Amino acid sequence: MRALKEGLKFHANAIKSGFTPTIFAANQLIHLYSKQGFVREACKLFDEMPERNVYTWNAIINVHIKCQNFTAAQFLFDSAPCKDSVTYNSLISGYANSDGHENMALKLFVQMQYESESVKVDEFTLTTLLNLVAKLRALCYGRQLHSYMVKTNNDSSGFAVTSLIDMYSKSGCYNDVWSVFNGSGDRGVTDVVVKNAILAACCREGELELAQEIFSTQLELNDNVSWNTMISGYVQNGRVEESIQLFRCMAEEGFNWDNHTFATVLSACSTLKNLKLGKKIHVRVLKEGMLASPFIASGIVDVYCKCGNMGYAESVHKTVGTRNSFSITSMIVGYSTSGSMREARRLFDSLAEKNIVVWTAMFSGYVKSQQYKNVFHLFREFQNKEKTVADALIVVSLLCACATQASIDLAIKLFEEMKQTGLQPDAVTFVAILSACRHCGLVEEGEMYFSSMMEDYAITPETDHYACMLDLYGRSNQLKKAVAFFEKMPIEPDTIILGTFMNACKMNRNLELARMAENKLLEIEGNNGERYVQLANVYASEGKWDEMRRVMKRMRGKAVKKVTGRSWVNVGNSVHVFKSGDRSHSEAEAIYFTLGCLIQELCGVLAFDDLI
DNA sequence: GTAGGGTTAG
Repeated sequence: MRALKEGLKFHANAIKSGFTPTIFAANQLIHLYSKQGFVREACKLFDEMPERNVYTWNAIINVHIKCQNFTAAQFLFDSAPCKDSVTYNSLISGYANSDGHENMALKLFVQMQYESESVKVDEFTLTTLLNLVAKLRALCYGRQLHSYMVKTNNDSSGFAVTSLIDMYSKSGCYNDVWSVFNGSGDRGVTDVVVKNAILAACCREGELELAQEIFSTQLELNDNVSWNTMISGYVQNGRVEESIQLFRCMAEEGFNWDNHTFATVLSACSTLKNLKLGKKIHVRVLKEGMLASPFIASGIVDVYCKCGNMGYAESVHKTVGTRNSFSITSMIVGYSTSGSMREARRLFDSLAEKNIVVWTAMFSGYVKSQQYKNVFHLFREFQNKEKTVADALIVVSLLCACATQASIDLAIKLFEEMKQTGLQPDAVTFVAILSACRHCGLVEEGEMYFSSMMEDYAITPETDHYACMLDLYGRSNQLKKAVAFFEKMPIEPDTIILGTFMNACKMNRNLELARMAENKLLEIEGNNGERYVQLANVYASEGKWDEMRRVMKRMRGKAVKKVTGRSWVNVGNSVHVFKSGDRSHSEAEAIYFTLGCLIQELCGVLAFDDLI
């Protein structure tokens, strides 16, 4: 601030006394203005300069990059009469670090290589590019850059090693991470940034114990980033309680918690629904004036949302987060989880760009509040606005709504609409559509889609498609068609197909064919206990007890282990899994008591025989 | 004498 005041005083004096500052002084002033965000003042000074040099151009280009005005930055870049490596590196880095301009960074990098002798690709260019390819997950370019760095002797500085480790780690090449690290001499024990990069790489790979070991050697080298990396590593790997222990340890060891620490620990509080610690951090963050950080603000909102405290969440969100897309996302998820769909919708509509998390939250929220019509409306909106295909979670919501509305033929109408919008269905789309057909017994439609898949879209049917068709025939009591289809199949039937075929036989009461399928199935998968149980059920359903005993005996003879059948039930946000006679659940006593009451109720309605 | 690069957070 003092420097700014002095700069302004100097500038004012210069104007008053009519003397023109030297190029050097004017360049300094531009930087000063830029640092303070005084864009207009910087531009005015630049415009008034009678003479400029390459530093002047670099300074003014950076002013615009800093405020993300790439139109102005690019215009000045193109008009600059002199450029050096810094001119290029600045704009390349600006583009590389802003979402949506990454291609421009690559284009400039290519252009840079055709420039004059004064503009050379240097270590700054290369490390920036490594960051970019890590971001774009473009590993092949990363490898090319690495080999260029080796050839030009640009691969050994701390910066180079860090960027290479980071690029390989983010690209999932853990072995390459280690070959770079091992080839870097003793940098890992002398350069804390290299050490932090390798710690982050281990955490990404799930090698927490190794990270801890590296962290603990050369303790004196560790800095705040090392601690933050480890705390975050524990959170990323689901060891959230330990991350909080480490967070406490960090302060005990004399390190200051910073905004990164708080952001990470807030996410740990969200996971653990630890409202007490979340509130403590909220107070601390308020005291330290950190609430302006979008990461911290959204982190606090998220804790209150996850803990179901929507009132607090709303008040923090209104104060600091209304333009923060992460905060809005947390609020939408929070409202939709608690079934407040009107509030969720209000925030959803306020988002200009909607990510997959908010779409999914809205879908599941509508399902949870049993607003099925809204599920379908939302899906139409999704199709109109988004170019991507619905992901699995959205499809589950849709199927749920369809099943409840008993209108599965609708999941087909949507498919027709999808085709009209020009989206290309793939093999998975056809599994979904054939599944829809089999659930509502649409044989002709199923056959039509099956042949259309091969003829119009050149998709070769796979196991799932064949199984869908067999099941479709089976459920529609068209066993003859199932048999003909089964015999014509160009692939060797596997256990899924044989199992489906066998079920079709069961549904159509043809035990002879079921036994044929049985023999084939057990030939392939004689050690799978589930298959024997499936077979036994086929015979039991027909009252063929001898046959059933025969199959069970066959299984025992093989000494295979029967997999216990399990049921699961979704209550609130958790799934509870039970097996027969299971008493391991923490609420087992209450559950069995309730079950006893239900059975008593039922006994009044049903004959005792029906219950055994 | 000015500028530009790396690690950690939602």
